[in-house]
Amino acid sequence: MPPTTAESVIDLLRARGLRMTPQRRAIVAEIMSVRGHITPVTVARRVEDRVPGVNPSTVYRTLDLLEELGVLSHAHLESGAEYHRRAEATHVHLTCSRCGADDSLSIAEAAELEAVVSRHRGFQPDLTHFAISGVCARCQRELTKAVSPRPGSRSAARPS
Amino acid sequence: MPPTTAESVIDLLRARGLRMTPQRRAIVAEIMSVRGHITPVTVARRVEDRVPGVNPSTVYRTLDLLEELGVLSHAHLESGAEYHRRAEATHVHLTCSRCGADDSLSIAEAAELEAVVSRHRGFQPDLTHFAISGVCARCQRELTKAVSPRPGSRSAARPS
DNA sequence: GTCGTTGCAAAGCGTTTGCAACTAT
DNA sequence: ATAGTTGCAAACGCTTTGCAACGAC
Repeated sequence: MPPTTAESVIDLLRARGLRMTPQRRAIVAEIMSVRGHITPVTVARRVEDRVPGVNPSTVYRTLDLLEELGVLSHAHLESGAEYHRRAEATHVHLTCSRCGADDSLSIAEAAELEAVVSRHRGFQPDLTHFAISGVCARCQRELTKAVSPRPGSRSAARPS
Repeated sequence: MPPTTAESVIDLLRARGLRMTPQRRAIVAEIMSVRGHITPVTVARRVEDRVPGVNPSTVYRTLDLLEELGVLSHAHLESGAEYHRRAEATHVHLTCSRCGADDSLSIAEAAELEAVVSRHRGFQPDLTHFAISGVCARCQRELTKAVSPRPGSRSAARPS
């Protein structure tokens, strides 16, 4: 059961004999207050606001540590690697390649997908690790509107 | 209907008024002969064997061009971005996060997944764009076998 | 001769690393 | 005092870019 609050993470770190520096406190506080996902660079920027002078390498090392301890996980979205609390790892990300909108599947929907995939030679998927790219309903409407269905016309969308 | 052979790609480029240099020929030949996916770096290395002196930047520019023309697509796998012929874009990649094995879903399985996802607010997924991470059947067996992971022993797999 | 294309070298970007100094315990 | 942590600066790997030279047409 992964910890869900900054306090419980600090307790966990202490229980492991690890040390609580101001930098680490700030990073833990920041990451545990995030809803959804965040990039290391953004964490670094925000932590810098709390405790000026925190080095990016410290942020990377702390994120790695927290991932090893099971507090965090990372996923690959269009924008690159992003971290999230593992307790919140039920998100299957849907990313619109046209407008960038970020939605997510419900747990039930995710379970349904998982069932389908695991039927394939017993592969046990972690659908939270990669996003699912695609085109959201709104963009589909706009695409069919803009592009008169002339045969031979090409999509104007810019995939990542 | 995306071109499927090096020759048809060359025809397409010519039809667009673009020029066929030896470098471009080599890159097209290489990428169109690839089954499945390949990284830009690998393309560059292999093309270098065919035509010594081809600059990596030329490879990147050509891959971009071919993607714009609809010949190629890229996907995000554990190892980063990889290119494949768009005509072959029916692969949904399954990547084992433990042993690195790379499998793929059949078209039927992919269609089933697509149906589930598109039920979510009409989101039209491109399941080929990101891999699906998880643990393959074999690794699952090995994991349950080695129920007593000795403290200090590290997993050999390097999850991204 | 045009203008698309290339090589080069440099810069960009996010991330990692070695190491000496620092500090929580 | 000890060992975990940090900042720094450098290196890293992949990718992008500006620009002058080149060459396909």
